[in-house]
Amino acid sequence: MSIQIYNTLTRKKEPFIPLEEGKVKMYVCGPTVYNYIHIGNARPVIVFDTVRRYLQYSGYDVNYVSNFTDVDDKIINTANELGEEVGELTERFINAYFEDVGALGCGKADAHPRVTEHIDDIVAFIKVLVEKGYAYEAQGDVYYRTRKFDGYGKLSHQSIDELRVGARIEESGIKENSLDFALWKAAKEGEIAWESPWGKGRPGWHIECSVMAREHLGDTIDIHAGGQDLTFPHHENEIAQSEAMTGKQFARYWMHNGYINIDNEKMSKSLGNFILVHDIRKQIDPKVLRFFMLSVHYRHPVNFSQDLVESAANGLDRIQTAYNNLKHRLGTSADLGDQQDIWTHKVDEAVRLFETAMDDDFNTANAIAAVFELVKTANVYLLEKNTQTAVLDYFISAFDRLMEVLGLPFNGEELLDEEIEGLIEERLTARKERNFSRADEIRDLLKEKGIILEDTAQGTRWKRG
RNA sequence: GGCGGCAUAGCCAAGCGGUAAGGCACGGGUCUGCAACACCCUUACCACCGGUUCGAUUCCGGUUGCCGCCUCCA
Repeated sequence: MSIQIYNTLTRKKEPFIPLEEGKVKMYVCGPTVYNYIHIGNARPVIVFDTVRRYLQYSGYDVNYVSNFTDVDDKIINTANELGEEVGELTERFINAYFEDVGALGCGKADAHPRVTEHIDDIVAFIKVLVEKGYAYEAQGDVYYRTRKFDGYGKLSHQSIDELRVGARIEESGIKENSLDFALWKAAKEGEIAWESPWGKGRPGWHIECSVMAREHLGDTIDIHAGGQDLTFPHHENEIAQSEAMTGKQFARYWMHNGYINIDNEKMSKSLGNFILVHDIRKQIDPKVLRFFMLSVHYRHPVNFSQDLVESAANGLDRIQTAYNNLKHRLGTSADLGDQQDIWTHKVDEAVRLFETAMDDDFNTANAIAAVFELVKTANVYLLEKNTQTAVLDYFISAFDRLMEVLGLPFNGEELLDEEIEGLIEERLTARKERNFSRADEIRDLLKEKGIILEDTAQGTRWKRG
C-alpha cells in the first residue's frame, strides 16, 4: 500500500509517486519575518515536518526547502516603527523562528533560502516573463498578465471571471487587469531597494517562491505545501509564474493545512487573536502543543483552548508513562528464552496500524490511536509476573520509531541526585519496618521536588511530575 | 455573487455502504499499608427532512446552523 496524498489540484487523494524514484522534492512556504510566529503559523511547520519524517521513515530521500520572506511591506513598516534596519529585524526574527520551531520538534530544512539572497535570480526570472509577454512594466512596477495564462484558477478552482465579481478586488489605474499582481514593486524614497531593468525596487510576494523553489529544487517539484489561505492567490500565482516560465508542471502535489481557531474563529495576525509560540511555550510544554496539533487531521480546523491542550497533555503523559514503565521493567526482566510471539505480533499489529493511518494522507489522528493501542498492549504485558528483556526491547523500539515519526521523542533518563536516591532507600527501609508515616513523609517531600514515586512488585519507580 | 469546509458520546476526535476507533473527563470495581501507575466494567437514536440501496453516520437532493477563501495572512 502506497502513500496517498490529498491533492488540492485535483481535489482527490492520489497515490504518491515522486518524479524520481525514492526521492522527494518538497517546498513549504515559510514565514514573513517581522514578528514571532503564532501558533497558527506553527501548524504547517509541524504538520509538514511530520510529513517529511514519515516520508523518510518510508524510505524516501527528502529534499526539503522552506523559505523566509525577508523583505516586504510589513517588514519595512515594522522596521520603520522600531527604528531598526530591515536586515537586523529579519535576522532577529529568523533566529526566533528557529528557536520556536526547534522547541516544537521541527527539524531544519535542507535549505532555508531568503528572498534577499535571490534578488538576481528573481530579476532574471521576471525578465523572461516580460520577454514572453506574461508580464509588463508600468511606472516602475512589473505586473503579471493574468489573462495570458490559460490555467489561471486551476488550483483554487476559480474562474477568472468569477474572481472579478468578487466585491473586494480593487481597480488599479496602473494595472491592465485588476487580477494582475505585482512581480516587482518600484521603491519609494528611502526604502530598501535593488537595481533592476525597471528601476530601483524590490520583488513582489509571489515571485520569490517560484524562483527559490526552482533554484533549489528544479522546474518541477513533488510536493508544495502551505496553509489553506495560501491557495489563493499565493499558490495560484506561483503556478502562473512558474509554468509560464518553464512550460512544465510546477508542483505535482499541493498540500494545504487547515487553520487554528480561537473560539471557532480563524487565528490570524490581522484579526489580532493570535497566540505567539514565543509566549505560549513558557506555559505549555511545546511537545504537548505538537501532540495536540497532530491529534487532529491536518486538513481540518483545530480549536485551541487551555482545556483541550490540558487533556492532550494527559494523553501524552499516558504514552510517556507506559514507555517509562517498560524501561523500569528492564531492570528485573529475564534475559533468557525466546521472544514471546504473542506479544511481538501485537506490537507489529500496532505498528502496521500506524503505518496504514499515515499512508492515508498522513492521518496522524489515527496514527496516534495506533500508538495508544501500543500503550494498551504494553500495559497489559507489564501485568505479567515475569517479563522478558527481548519483548520489552521490542516494545521500546517500536515506541521509539513511531514517536520519532511524530517528532515526539521520549524524554531521556535523568539521573537522580544522590540525596533523592538516599531518600528513596530510606523510604524503602521504613516501609519494610512498616513505618508508613515516615514513608509517606518522604514521598511527600519528593513530590515537592517534582519526583513522583510509584511502588510496584518490581520495586519503586519514579518520574518527574 | 463564485468556490470550499464542517455538524459523530460531557469534551476532543477517527470512520465515510454492512447498525460506531482512540484519547480526555466522570462513575463502579481490582491492585496498593495508603497512594500513584495500571487493568476490568459502564457511557452514542452519528444536525434535520426526503431519496437511492437488501442495508446509510457513510452516496444523492434539500433544509438549518457554524466556518473559511475570493484582500496581507499558515
